[in-house]
Amino acid sequence: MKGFLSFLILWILKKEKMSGAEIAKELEKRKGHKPSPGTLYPALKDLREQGFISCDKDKVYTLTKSGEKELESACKTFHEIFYDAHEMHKCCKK
Amino acid sequence: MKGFLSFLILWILKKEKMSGAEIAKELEKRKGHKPSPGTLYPALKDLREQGFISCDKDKVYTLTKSGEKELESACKTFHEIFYDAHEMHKCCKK
DNA sequence: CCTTATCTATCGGTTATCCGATACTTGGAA
DNA sequence: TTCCAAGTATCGGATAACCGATAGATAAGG
Repeated sequence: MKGFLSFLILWILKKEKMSGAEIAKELEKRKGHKPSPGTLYPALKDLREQGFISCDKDKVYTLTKSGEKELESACKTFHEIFYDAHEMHKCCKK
Repeated sequence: MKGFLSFLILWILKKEKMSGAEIAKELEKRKGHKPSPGTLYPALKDLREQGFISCDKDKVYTLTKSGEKELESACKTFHEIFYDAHEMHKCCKK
């Protein structure tokens, strides 16, 4: 997996399968701006080539079994690094 | 601020001021491997030049007032992107 | 049909990120 | 004082991550 963008895409697709445009909107909600097509589609292509997501004829992307495993692993790593993320929340609230 | 490395450094220094070597150890705990000196020290230099951290004569790095503000802002951004990080934890546990 | 708008996708180039190799500095032991 | 180890720091280069511009595909409306 490439970086946080790929991680986020897997995470979003775990919740619901969706099209590229819908993924872009979801990313906009989180990051505040839409990723450029030149960012999003290469990332989707990579994930597809690695077998983590699949794409049906209607261009709707779905998390595969392999993708779920990858996501679980990535979540674990994420949590090891940011195990105290809940404290960060407090930090930014005051 | 550059990326997640700088973010992590500020976060670590918020909890406790420490030397470069100690920061490296703390990063190792989280990420599983020590950052190379060529990664850590340029990041520290950047943060220093931006006024987010200061370095006393004993080479101990401390978060500045400005750094605290920056960290708060970064925590906010982080939480907007990963607002559902607690669900990730569940995901990686099963 | 033909046009238009939206979505999908690719390409080249730019910048960010990071590492290994190297060198300087410092403090303590011999 | 001399030597050595550990910490600090810099440099050049490799790779990852990302964007803007561009173009093809598809579907709806005139």
